[in-house]
Amino acid sequence: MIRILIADDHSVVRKGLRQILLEGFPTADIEEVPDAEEMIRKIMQQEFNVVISDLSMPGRSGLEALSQIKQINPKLPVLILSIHPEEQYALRVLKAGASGYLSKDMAPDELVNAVQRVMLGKKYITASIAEKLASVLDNDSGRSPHENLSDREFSVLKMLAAGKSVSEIAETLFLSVTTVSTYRSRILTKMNMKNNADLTLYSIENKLI
Amino acid sequence: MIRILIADDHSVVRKGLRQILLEGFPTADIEEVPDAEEMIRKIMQQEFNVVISDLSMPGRSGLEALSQIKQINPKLPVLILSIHPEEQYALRVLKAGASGYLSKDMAPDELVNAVQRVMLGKKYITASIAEKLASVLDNDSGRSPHENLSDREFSVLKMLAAGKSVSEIAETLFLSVTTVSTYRSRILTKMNMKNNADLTLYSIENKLI
DNA sequence: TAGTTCCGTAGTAGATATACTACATTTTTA
DNA sequence: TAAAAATGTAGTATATCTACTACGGAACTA
Repeated sequence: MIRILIADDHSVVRKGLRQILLEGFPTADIEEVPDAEEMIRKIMQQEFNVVISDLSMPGRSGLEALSQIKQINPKLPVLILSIHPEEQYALRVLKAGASGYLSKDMAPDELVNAVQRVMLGKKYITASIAEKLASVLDNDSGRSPHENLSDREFSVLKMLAAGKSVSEIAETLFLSVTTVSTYRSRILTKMNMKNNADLTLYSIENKLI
Repeated sequence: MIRILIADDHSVVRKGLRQILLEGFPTADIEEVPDAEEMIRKIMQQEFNVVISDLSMPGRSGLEALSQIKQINPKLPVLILSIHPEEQYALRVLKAGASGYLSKDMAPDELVNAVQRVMLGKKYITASIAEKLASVLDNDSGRSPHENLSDREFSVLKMLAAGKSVSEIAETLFLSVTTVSTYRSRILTKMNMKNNADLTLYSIENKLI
């Protein structure tokens, strides 16, 4: 019997995913959790065939949670869902060990398809991501500034751009204020910018927020 | 019989909403559309008791679509859904004629509740939004937020939005840092915003910079 | 494999920003 | 026109942020 774990902080989304999955896998046993903590706990308690997780959840980010899952059970396939247009995150997510990346506006069939594929141990990659992958492989140059950021830096970038203060971010991520401040200054250096407003503008233009 | 129209570009979300609504209204006739165009078309074709619409859809924004709906059928209650927890949008949305504003991470019951309320012709407003509303109502409503600013405040707004720091502005205008800081806090209060990123976003949207 | 750069993390001291409060002038409103 | 609200301005005390420095481990690189 197929066991699927859904992690998403929006109950509407969980319901929707469950519905779609049940149509594709009528006998599946589907469990839901609202955040990364719970997701990790569940995974340690039970065996699943596949995990479908949102990228942006309260507390730990989906990315962090992902690498934690990979530590606990490297074989467990994880499909990452996101509201963001694929290109921005896909590479990062795949590099972190996800088996696939889907945007929330995919067709229902596509999800069922992806789940089937990743349960076979394969990766599920859409055409557009494949393209991006290829282009990254042969030229490192044409990359946008934010792609040079580390995962930590990237998540801090988004929060700063969204108007979170350094100390709010520190609290969210359970880090020292100075650590976050260090990330900030590395981000500014790497992206060659001067202040948070620049980050906000950049993030809007590049659809990161 | 209750007829409900769901508009959201994410099929997952549509499915989830449908599921939740069916649990609350087992006999309801529920239709789905993926964008604003379709939503308008449907509404012109058929009678609905309530519309549940996402705020950010491709093409026309939910806000524009909302006022169009209000032209076609002013009595039709519209519930706006959004991923933004910020009440920033809520006011704008209610002012544009929506009957309620819900974040996508609400509890399922809350949605059913909201639908019931708005079908009775009432508004559905959460406590936190009600608070914002109250504070805004005695303010000059109708005008866009920045029009309530004094000249000094307005020029400070633009500089803040452009990423100038409080002390840079003080230097430019030959004022004390605290003076500028006071302007800033008055701006934030008047515009009902929380931080400089909000100001930047607002200024871009309203073409102030 | 040794060396170098990157990443995640944080402390200390100094720089900046903010919340409150205040007050004299306009400006608005009843 | 008297009373109330808004405006321009700033100080004090506190909160927050940043620059610089540091260090162990990871990831490249020669």
